[in-house]
Parts: sequence; structure tokens; C-alpha cells
Amino acid sequence: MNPQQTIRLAVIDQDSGFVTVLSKRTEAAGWQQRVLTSAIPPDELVAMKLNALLIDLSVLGDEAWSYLERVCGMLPDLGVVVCAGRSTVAQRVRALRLGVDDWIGKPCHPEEVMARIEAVSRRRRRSRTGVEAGPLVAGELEIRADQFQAFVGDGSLDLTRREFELLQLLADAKGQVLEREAIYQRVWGYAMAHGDRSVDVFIRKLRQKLEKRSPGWGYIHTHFGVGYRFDPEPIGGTEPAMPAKEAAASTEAPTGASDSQVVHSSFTPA
Amino acid sequence: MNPQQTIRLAVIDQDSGFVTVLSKRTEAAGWQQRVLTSAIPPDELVAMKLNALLIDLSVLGDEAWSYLERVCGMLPDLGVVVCAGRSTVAQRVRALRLGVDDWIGKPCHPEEVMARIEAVSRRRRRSRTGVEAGPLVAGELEIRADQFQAFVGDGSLDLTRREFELLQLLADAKGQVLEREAIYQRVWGYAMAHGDRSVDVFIRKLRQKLEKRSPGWGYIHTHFGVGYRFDPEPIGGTEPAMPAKEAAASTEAPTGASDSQVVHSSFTPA
DNA sequence: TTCAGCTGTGAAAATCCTGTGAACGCAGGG
DNA sequence: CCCTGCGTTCACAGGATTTTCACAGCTGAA
Repeated sequence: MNPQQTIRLAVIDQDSGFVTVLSKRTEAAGWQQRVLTSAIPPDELVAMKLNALLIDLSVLGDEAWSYLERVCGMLPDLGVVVCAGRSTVAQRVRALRLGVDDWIGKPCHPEEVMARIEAVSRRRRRSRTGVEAGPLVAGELEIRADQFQAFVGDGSLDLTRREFELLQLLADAKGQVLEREAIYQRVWGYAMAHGDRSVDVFIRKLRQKLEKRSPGWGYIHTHFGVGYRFDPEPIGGTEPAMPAKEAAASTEAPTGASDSQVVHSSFTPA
Repeated sequence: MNPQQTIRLAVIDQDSGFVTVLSKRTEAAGWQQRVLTSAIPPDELVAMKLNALLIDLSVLGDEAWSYLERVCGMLPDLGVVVCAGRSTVAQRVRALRLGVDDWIGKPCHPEEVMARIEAVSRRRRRSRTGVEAGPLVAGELEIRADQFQAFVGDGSLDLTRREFELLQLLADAKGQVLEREAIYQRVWGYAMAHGDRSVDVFIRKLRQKLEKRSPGWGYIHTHFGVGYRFDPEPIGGTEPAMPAKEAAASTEAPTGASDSQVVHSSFTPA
């Protein structure tokens, strides 16, 4: 299951003090966040694949209402929370009727802001049946969340639930090295016992099934002493000289996921 | 744009003045409303088939938190708005984290309360009253929402209400894998208790009736560890030739190719 | 090159999941 | 009051899936 899918939040606010404090907390909570100091076109918001948007009304100026209307209309699945200093009932009602999900008065406590954003995206997530997110493609692979299954061409990989969740987790973090503990924690839902090899075993199963359907491609790479990284790359015309070598060697990933440490980049524009 | 399907609201509050004013407005807006002056067991809330719940914290007393938790856990689709006089950030955060959707401080303007309730219950996709699109056909099957019944040719399947709702839900999501919890929640209207096998039992009944009227077709497929998927496909199984592509019946995408973890195909020769 | 520590493998053992038949309880109709 | 239809709950059996283990193959560093 996916208990706390991480939130991708954008904050549009000029109150640097508030933003700083909030950022500290959202980061600690593992949210992905992007801070903006002025409104940006809705199109760009779309490209960010956001989960939620926190916006200070005062930044918007006169265009406020039309801007909110455009954003809400364009991104029906985006949770929009507005905050503002003084405001009237009429303003709040107008915003909510426009499609805004919540309105908080400033000053406000960052913890409450976060709780409200969580509440808003919780509700949003429930209503959409997951169809929304198009299939994720990587190499020859097509991962379909709505089918709990991955395909190559029209052939299914026959993944079990765990195998699928593992693959999905890795693929979502394409290019990033994920540590075993982190993987286990997020797929199994609780902490990994010391010495547990389950992750390794499932990685093997995944590799087998991937290889079976999509030979000629390497998907999962081992980072010795650290964990695994998903990054589809065609097995170059390399001679069958070093068969099993492709797994660990290359420390330099094309995507720039550098050294053997997990990079917790806060916001990777996919 | 959103015809705002009428809201079924329950109000639990003892502040008769506020309730009176609010009621006047909700009534004018065409909402269905029920006013209560004390908390009632979550089961009864379930029976009311509510859309939203407005509740004054002071009515709940000591049981407040556990009550809210029970209600929110049991009715994940119910929009819950709490209002209260004085409150602390910690209280509001706690409530929101528990599953409450919004918190309003009293005194508050009825119009804003309504706007917030609307915002909270804005998106819901269920409750197609059916008639809009003609009968849904799938395989040899014809599902008539206006009659709460499914037919093969001219013969009725004699589905009970629950069976029909289950079939309709599955058929509406043709090709998609639906998890048991999601199915239960949408057909039964509240959260599935851990270990409940009702869905499985109804799936069996459905398969029996489907098989009886339309042998030679497989409709409901099991995805081990996940749930079920509706996808009508003729049982070409007469010859174990090489069932590579026969499945792509109606939909164009590789939808039909997912013979992945099909454990049961509704065709069980003794 | 050697060594201690990791990781890949295969298979056995332990669990979990689903299909099924039947008993139960409830409510409405006769 | 009894009967019948419907929904729920149980317990069991057969499989499918996960875990666990012991070993062999690698890796990186001394």
C-alpha cells in the first residue's frame, strides 16, 4: 500500500521568514518542495507535476481571482491552499467556490499549514482512481500503476504485487541510488531487520523477469555497499567477454546520479 | 461547470441559533440535511449515506478524538468539517491528521461554512445515476443501470442489488485492476474491516451467474494479492494452441494481453 | 594476492491468499 | 409464526507468494 505518498508542493510567497520556517519543516517531513516568489503561468505549474500549491494572495495582486480560476480549472487534481493576511468572508467564499481547497489566515503556524495541505491532498488522492497518472515508460518497459503490472510491448512480466511495488519504487526514483533500508521501509512499510535479504532476493526475481522479456537492456544496477539504482540502458554492443560485469562497475551514471551516496534532491523536475 | 450534485449533510451541534441560520441557507441551496444534537454511533452515520458532516467539537466531550478517528476511518469518503470555539494549533493539527478535512473557528459565517463544505465534497466520481449513457455492453453481457439488472440476450442474470452494484463497478472500470478495499469502499460505502471476505464471496456469486448465462466467456479476473479486473474475453481455450493475442477484443491497448496473474477465468469445467 | 564482507542464486520452509461450500442471522411476505 | 431471499461469517483445501538458508562468486582494501 501507499500510506504516505510524498507530497510535491510549490509555495508562492514573498514572506521569506515564513517560507524559511515552513521549508525547514517540509524538508524534515520528506516533502519535495519548490519555492517561488511570484506567480508563474499555469502551464509551468502543470509541468511541475505538483501535488499541492500554497499561495499567498498578496503576491497575486489584481490578477488574483482570474489567476486562481485558471489554475484551478487547469489542474483539477491539484490541491490549492491560499493564505492571506486580512480577508473578508466574501473573499474566502469566493476563493473556495472558485476551486480553492482551503484558506488560511496569516499569521499561521507552519504545522497547521502542513496539516491542511496534507488533508487537502489526502482528499484529492482519494477521489481520483489512479488512472490519472499515465503509464511510466523506461527503456522497453511500460509500468502501469492501474494494472499493478509492467509490460514490454504487449507482453506482461507477470510480476507479483511485491515485485511490482519494488519496480515501481525504483523506477520512480530513476537514476537515484536507493539504500536497502530505504527500499524495504517504503515497500514493506516497516523497518528492515538487520541481515534481512528480502530486497536482494526480489531484485533477483525482478532482474530475471526483466531479462526474460527485455533482454538487451540493463535496468537495475547494483551499488556495492549501498543499494540499487534503476536506470534503463541498452546493453551496448559490448562483446560477450564480460557477461556479468554490467551490474556494478559503472560509477558514473548518465543521469548524473553521482557517488555512492543517496542524493536526496528536494525536487527533481521529471 | 460542476452541477454540484446535491449534498447530504448531517450537522451535529447544540448551538440552535447557528444551526437555524445555517439550515435556512442549506435548504435554500437545495441540500439535504439532518440536524443532530448529540453524537451518534458511526454505524448510524453509515446508514445515512452522507456526503458531508459538520460537527461541533464541544458536543463530543472527552470522546472527541476517538470518535473522530472512528468516523473518519470508517467513512473515508465522508467530508468531515469540525467547528469549535477556542482551539489551539495542536488541536487543529491533531484533528486534521486524524482524517478531518477542515476546521473552522466559531463564530463563523454560514456562507463560509457552506463554501468549505462544498470544497471538501467537491470531487466525487460515484453516483452516476446511470441513465445518462445507454446500457453498457461487454462481451455477451448487457448491463442496464436503469433496471439494476444485467442480461445476456433476453435472459436476466437475476442479480441481487449488491451483486449488481459490484458488477457495475467492475464493468465501469473495465480493464482496470481494482483492489478489494477500493471495491468494498465503493460498493458498501464504508471502509472494509480487516479480513472481511465479502468481496470474494460476491465475486464468486457473480461468476456463477455469469457462467450460467454466458458460458464461454471469462469476465472477472483475479489478480493475486491485489484484487479483481473486469475484462470480457471469449474462452478460446478449446484448443491450447498459443493464446498470444486472442484477447484483444474490444479495447485497443494491450489491455487484453494481461493474462498475467489470472488465477481463475470464470470457466471451471468440473 | 589475500581476506573479510557483500551480493547473487537456488531451493526448501513458512506464510499468505483465494475459491468454495455451508451455516447463521435478519427482515419481509405469506 | 414459518418460509424464503439475501448478506455475512467460518473453516478448510489447494496454490501462489514470501522468507529464510546455506553456499558460491565478487568487490574493495590492506
